[in-house]
Amino acid sequence: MITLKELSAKCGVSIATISNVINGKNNVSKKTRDLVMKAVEETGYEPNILASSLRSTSSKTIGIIIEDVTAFSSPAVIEGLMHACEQAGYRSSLQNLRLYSKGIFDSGEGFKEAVAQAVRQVLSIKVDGIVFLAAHSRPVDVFPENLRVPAVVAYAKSINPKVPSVLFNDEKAAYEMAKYMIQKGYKKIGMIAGKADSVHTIRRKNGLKKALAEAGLEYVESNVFDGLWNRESGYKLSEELFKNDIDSVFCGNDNIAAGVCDYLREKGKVPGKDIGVAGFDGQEFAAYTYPPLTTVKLPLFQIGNKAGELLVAQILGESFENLELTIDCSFVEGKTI
Amino acid sequence: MITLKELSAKCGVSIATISNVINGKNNVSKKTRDLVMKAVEETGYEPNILASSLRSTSSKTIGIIIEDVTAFSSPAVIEGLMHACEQAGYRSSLQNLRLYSKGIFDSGEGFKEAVAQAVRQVLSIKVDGIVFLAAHSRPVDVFPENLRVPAVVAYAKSINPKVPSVLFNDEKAAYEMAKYMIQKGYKKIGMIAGKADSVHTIRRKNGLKKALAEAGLEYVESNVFDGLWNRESGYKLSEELFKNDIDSVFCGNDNIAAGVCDYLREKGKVPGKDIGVAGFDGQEFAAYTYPPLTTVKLPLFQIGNKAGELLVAQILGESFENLELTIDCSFVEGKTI
DNA sequence: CTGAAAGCGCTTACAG
DNA sequence: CTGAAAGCGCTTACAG
Repeated sequence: MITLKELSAKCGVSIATISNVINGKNNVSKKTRDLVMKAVEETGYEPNILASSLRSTSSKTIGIIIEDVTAFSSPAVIEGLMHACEQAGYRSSLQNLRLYSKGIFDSGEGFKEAVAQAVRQVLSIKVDGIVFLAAHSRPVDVFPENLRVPAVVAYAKSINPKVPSVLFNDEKAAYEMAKYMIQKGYKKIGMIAGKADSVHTIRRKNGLKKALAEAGLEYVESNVFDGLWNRESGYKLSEELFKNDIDSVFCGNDNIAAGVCDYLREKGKVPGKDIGVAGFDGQEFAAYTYPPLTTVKLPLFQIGNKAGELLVAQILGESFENLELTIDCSFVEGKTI
Repeated sequence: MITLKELSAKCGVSIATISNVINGKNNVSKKTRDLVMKAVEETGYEPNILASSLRSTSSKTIGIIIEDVTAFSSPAVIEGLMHACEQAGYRSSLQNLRLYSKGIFDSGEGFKEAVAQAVRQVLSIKVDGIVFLAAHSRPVDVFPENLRVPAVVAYAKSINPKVPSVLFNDEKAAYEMAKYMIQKGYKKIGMIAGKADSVHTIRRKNGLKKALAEAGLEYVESNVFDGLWNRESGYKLSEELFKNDIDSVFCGNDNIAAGVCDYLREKGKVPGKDIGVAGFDGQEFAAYTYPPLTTVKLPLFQIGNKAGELLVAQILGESFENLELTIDCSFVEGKTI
């Protein structure tokens, strides 16, 4: 690996000047600049990022702390994040907490410790900013009060008011889905939600309520079930829900919707013909169920991209207070509504 | 951020000694060690990785170059990779090529350039080794001849004999799936494969051939179709394939299998009852099709894990020549066979 | 416009 | 067992 010193010897120019050329300073004569650039080309010189970061104030690197790469939402958000970083000339360094496999999900001591360590480690490579990518939405408190670089929380809500959050617009998407169901003629809409205390659940219920109210329909508490976010929960709660008089189910996510479809088929009913089923998330598998789910697709790439942009804006000097950006979901027309 | 110098002042011990304590050298008296450790605890001192990597020969970091995080296989492999790294005390730095979104997939100039740049960048942070994670299997030539750190290729075959590869055992999995089909009573097995020139296709065909031969059944060329790796291809080629007299389809992957199921249902046939359908890959959605696919699950986590172990072994001094490790897939019992 | 020198925060012989 | 000193490859005032 060639160094500035060697380049200096080759060109007969001081290393300070070479450094100036490489960093695009305009205090170098064109002649010298050309000479140096040619040598850089020829040798394939790559600056030692370690050394330059150690010395200068900026490493042109942003740290990305991910709760878990294997969460369905992570890859696309990372993609968006990296896209934004690249645009702005920042490289990125990923730190994967692997919270699922370590069983220290959510909060609690193990969580706090793991996050704090990741933050310290990321800081120790002098990143210019940090984005925390959550594996599921909730209020999170992941950065120390005295963090000395800008930060953003993606896919969850930051408790710290100085740290902006980027989320998707849960309530609006739910509202629009419910409106669509009503438009399609469904009048007795039940709901199988995820965990009762989740912000997702609360917001999606609100969306449903709003749409029902607007249509002059009643939101019937006894037709709304809280549960878990998985397929089994969708199946099991169907047994309860379908004791009631309903014509469709608004599901907390696609997994639950898949469970509801399982149940319906078992009873000889066709989702989308006999009973309407709406999913949420727009996961890949939603296109593979039979019939394919009508659902709502999370703007994952955009969340990452926006989070990256917000971080870069802060690095460049802007600051935000209590900023919670929400991005709209998109509608996925399947055959279950 | 506290430094060795400050720690030194606080303890009244030289920074050299403090460095020795922190790095676990045994040339320090217990008394001094305890004193320093206490101060480290109290201050929450974290070594500056940049500085220590710059100075020492090892950064205790391995570089992971990923073709695309959004490939279905990437997250789980990364997980395994990071697990192995962590076990061995290495941190990892990810570099996402984002080849899909850049449209420079596979090989060609754009590809070579992007890879070469990623390798240089990763080297410029002085990683102790590099693993290249492919988004699909094929022979790849991604490292320069004179690479000065160990490397491994995961999920593809390295052309460079010094660089080991970790793959899954395509042929064996195909053989076992075919054997299972035969055992279940299918005698006229057709195949809808992916791209004809893919190593996956070739190996999976070989597995099928072997199982058929063992059972005294004929491998009928005209019942085998090459195509693309997607659902549409599975659907379209079904129209051709089912003109022939067959009782089951061995599919090149789960997407193709889903397409075959689409076709069958459209014709009023039930996959797994009227016609057998076997998938390959064990993607998440395979459990959500109706009926769920009988398929073969790729050992993604293990591929990553093994690749990480092989890299660490090399960093520790071992070396390999022409090593191509293949890991067995696992069987997923669905309802389509 | 150019270069000599200090210094980022560490590690590593080396002398004592 | 301990510490003074050199140096990893850069950047940044500063003097000329």
